Amino acid sequence: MGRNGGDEEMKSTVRKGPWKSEEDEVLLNHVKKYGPRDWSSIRSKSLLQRTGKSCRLRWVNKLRPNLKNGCKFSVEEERTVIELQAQFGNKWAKIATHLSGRTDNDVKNFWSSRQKRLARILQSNTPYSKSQKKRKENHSFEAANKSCLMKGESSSKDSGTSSLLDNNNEMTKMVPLPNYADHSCLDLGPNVANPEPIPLGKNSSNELQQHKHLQLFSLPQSSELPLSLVTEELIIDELIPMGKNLSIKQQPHEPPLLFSSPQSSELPLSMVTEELIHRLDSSFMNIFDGMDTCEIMQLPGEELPYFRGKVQTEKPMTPDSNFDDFPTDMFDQIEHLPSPSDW
DNA sequence: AAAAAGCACAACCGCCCGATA
DNA sequence: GTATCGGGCGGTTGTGCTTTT
Repeated sequence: MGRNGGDEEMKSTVRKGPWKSEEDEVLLNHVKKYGPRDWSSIRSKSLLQRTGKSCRLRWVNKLRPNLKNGCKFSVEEERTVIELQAQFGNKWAKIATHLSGRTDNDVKNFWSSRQKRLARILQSNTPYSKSQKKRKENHSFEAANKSCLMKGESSSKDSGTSSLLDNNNEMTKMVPLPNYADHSCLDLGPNVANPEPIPLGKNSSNELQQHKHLQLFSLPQSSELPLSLVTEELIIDELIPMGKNLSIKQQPHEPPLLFSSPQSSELPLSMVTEELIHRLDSSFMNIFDGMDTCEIMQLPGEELPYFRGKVQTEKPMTPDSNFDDFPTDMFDQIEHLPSPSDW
């Protein structure tokens, strides 16, 4: 059967490893003459010491016309891959047909290297390397401010108008969307030409601090909860720096969360954010476990939209009670900020 | 400056599947 | 029905470059 693939070609010496330009030339000549077929005949005619399969791969991945060799994936291509992967799964060839000049191997390598990177970050105690930290300085600063609020340390600038509980004794979870206008947070690399202009939100502001509420997040084990890349990026960018250690449970009732339409005129969401919202998969939505409703809202003085969910609380909440179940060392990875008295 | 780590990429392998002779 | 082939896929390895330590 074809299962033994190129094994039948192991009878005599077979050359492996990197292709020489002479070999490429021979292969190209063969394709010019006979078209991209009859790969095994290349070897049977003693033109090359390569297996038919190897010839086909070389042609498909490197020699085919109009390939984008040595060119990093653009923002658009990344989006397409993420979107199509969510749609089709690991059908790399199918996905590659939607990306002109890209091969299934390109897509697969792109995907797997991103997965590895994400896995490394997720498994690491220190979420970012120094360079990554540098790239995310603004995020870290914002996260540190959040952590301050998480600990119940009210800022001196905090007028007290923001509370963990609203009038109905409901806890508010607010999940800030990453500032995708900062392309570095998507790690798109230096080769991104013509990034889309996206309205920028302020990374941090006094007003923002006033309205940052307690955040409770969980970081699922990637093995037990497959997340889309977009979701993982979201978690990595926004959740890890805050320090957390919860578990995620499936919402028992259907459909757990409803996002308000971002078309609403009072919500000037960026294009990327809108796309993001559409792509958020159910596993990410589970982060909002326990929320009865969820909506996208905009904070005063903040252009970035927030997810906002209402949580029914069974017992009276105090700021500290939100942390009772957290391990004591969960904030270790967060840089300490000067206490308000030092300001 | 050198070693280590991170990363992207090319190429291969084994297995599977469908088409075809 | 069977063998062969082309194609697809997941996994892996090797290599070279870049960045970090």
